[in-house]
Amino acid sequence: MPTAPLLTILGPTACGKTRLAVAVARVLGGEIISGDSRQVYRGMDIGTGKDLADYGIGQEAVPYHLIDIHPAGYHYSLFAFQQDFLQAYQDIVARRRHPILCGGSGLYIESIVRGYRLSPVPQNEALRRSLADKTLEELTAILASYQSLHNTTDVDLPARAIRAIEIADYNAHHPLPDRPFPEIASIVVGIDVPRELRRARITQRLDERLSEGLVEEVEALLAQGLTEEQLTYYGLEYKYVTAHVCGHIDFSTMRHDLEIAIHQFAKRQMTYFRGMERRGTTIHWIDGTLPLDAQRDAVLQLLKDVAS
RNA sequence: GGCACCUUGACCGAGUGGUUAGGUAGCGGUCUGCAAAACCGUUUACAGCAGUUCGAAUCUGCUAGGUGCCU
Repeated sequence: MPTAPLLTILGPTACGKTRLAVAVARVLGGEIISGDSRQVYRGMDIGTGKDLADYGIGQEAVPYHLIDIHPAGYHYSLFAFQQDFLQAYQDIVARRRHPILCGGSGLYIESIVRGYRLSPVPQNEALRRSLADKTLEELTAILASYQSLHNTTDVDLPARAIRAIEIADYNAHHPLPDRPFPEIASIVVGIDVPRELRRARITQRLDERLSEGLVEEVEALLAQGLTEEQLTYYGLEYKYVTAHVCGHIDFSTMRHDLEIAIHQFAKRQMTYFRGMERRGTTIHWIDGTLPLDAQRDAVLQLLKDVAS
């Protein structure tokens, strides 16, 4: 399988990733693969910031992948993303187009850039039942008996620990996948926006989304039959707007608390990207305050420099 | 004008002589399976000035600002 150079564009929410990716794609003849854990769901448009209009319309449109591929209410996952990404990537490469991975879900993007090896681990109901009554402490001990604990986020919650044990148990009885995730050489570009500007943009965009019908979008999803729990699970916009629509908080509280939550989310995204750099990924930061054309040209120049 | 009460860090809020809250926000971090998740760490105080005291955010006086009542 040929490995074409992959351009990855990442950045915190509201930094202009999509617009830059589209601008670069127009020059390169590229197609965009979304690296966003929430834009996969249909009907969740305003809250996830799909901005589909940014891709253009008609024959001028830049093709995109992994957006609107599952119904709202579905639980997407890292493993599924890797599989879906690979399929889209190979398809794009086979058609001699240029793949561009663009998104803000750090874990998802890192799983591609660093080639995480994951196996398809099905749910083990018998195992889950046997673990259901264990304390978090007991679960941690059980997990430790399978493998050295490679991180702490596995044992934050019983549900997460049980899933980690499920995976460890599966891996103990099955060989690693005979076809490991291919190493895909990628040039990673990050969009850097100064903190205060980032916050201002987030606030402005939240108000735009509210006036564009964010509340109505959530009401429509509830009317479709999605439950409050399902929507709350999706976090941020869906969590807070659902709380408002269901009468738990008033509008101004929702707007205020959601604004803070998005600011915190953007900060966590930046922390994750810095962590990626520490783990060995080179991120070429582009000044997000530059005009779009200048950002695009900076990316194109970078690609040239790397190629030579 | 008189009397009373109040003034704690970005915000909320406990503390009435010696140790010293806590929460929120902010900031930093963890990270190969729900990641828009979950979790961890953490800075800035006692309105100002003078005094009492071995020692004051805590007691006294004055000043500034605020709130209420009286006239």
